[in-house]
Amino acid sequence: MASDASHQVGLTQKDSGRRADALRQRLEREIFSGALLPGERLDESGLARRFGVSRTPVREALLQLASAGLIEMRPRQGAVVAAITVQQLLQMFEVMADMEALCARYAARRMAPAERQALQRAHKACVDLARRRDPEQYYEANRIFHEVVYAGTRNAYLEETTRALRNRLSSYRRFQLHQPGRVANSLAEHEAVVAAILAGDAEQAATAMRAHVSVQGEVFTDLVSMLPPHYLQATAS
Amino acid sequence: MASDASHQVGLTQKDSGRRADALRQRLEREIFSGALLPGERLDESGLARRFGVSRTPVREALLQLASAGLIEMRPRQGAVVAAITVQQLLQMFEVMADMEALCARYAARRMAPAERQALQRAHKACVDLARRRDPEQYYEANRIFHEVVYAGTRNAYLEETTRALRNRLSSYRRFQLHQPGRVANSLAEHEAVVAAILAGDAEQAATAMRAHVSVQGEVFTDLVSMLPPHYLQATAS
DNA sequence: ACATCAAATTTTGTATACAAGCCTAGACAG
DNA sequence: CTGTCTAGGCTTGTATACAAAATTTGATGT
Repeated sequence: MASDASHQVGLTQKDSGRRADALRQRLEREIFSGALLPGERLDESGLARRFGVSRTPVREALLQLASAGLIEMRPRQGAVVAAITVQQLLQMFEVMADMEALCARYAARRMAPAERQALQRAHKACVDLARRRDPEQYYEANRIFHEVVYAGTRNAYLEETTRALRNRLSSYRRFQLHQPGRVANSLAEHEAVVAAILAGDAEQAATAMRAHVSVQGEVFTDLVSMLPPHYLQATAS
Repeated sequence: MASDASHQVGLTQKDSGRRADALRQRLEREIFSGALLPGERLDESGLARRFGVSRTPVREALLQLASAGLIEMRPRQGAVVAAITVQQLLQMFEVMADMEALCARYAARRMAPAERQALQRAHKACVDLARRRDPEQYYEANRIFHEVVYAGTRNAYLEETTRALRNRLSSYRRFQLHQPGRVANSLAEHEAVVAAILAGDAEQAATAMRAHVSVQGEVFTDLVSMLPPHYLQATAS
């Protein structure tokens, strides 16, 4: 049933002359969004049929996803969506917090006036959307808030690295925002970050941002209990 | 002349059932070591002939290298060893310093007694080798010193990420150690890092490590002037 | 009923064939 | 002599064919 022909149109992406790239983006999104669950098998022939291409571009897309850590390829045993150990996940959240803190520190020192205004607007958007109790929209506004901070670092490499990690953790973070009172706390934490950045207090900005992001790791025990089992199957070391 | 048959034996690596992996490792090393210079063209057919395989595994290896940022692949225009902008390089050095600082901070908090002893041994090895004025050996001892710190973080993700960045910058760092008096300063900085970690002073360890690594960025103007031109060709954005 | 092993099937990894875009060489006009 | 355009070759991107390993399936014996 997963291989009906209704999906064959899939690659309407701007054709960069490489179907493999479009495929990679498509699969990336399916993984980030949770449409493809960790542990799920990625059959080359199946994907080829589903997207109406040969196995070659499929393989190329899978290799790139493997390099990004989104999937795992065991030799001669095919690819599965990366299922992360609880320990690995904790470690990644830990690094995530420090990377975002780093971003905030740089942003506090380097943001131009226009960027500081954009930061305030992004924060205000979060506040407004929080009132509507629409998790999806708040999630997006929150993402943009962090993106504005990234842009303020004036360091493209840090920006990319942090964003990659954030994306990789996104499917796990989704489970976490629905906790009671989390949104209100999150807004207060944003507030602290904004204040520190606007004041140009780099250390305080870093501390506030680390605290904000760390929450996700700290409530991790709760998070684990809420995750569907596929998420946590150990993949052996 | 680059495609004589003398290289065809190349892939003596432990065959993981994937020639592409062996190829990737091989090309990685050639890039890190500087045997392949930034900007150099990577012709698929040429590499295939040189390693005695077909284009398929070559392409797979190139794709993985591209994902790691070591090479650039423009659609329909082939692959070249990534040539980094001065600006990008500065940004990467900046992040490198903060990542290593992060490692030191964690290590100061988490290293087991055995690891602390290993750190002292690694530092002593640096001191000893510095006396012999053998840059190659000192370079290796220095690498091991940093590896010991990585291991002390107890965070495999941070370890891998930092190591990846370090490797990516390695070919640029080589030019830098030969400065007069650099080794002596480097040793003094190591000393400060070791002292802070042994004392369990996380913040001081981070600060000392950042200072140690930052030097590479600070003397960057000098470095730039010493680099052969291929290193700095802008690759357009 | 269960375990064990072997053949068959499926799936991955590599090679080769084909299609399509890019670059260069050379003709030609100004 | 210089610039532009075109034809050809060359390289990349994709499809298909083949080889080899892994999983499944079924037979067989206990």
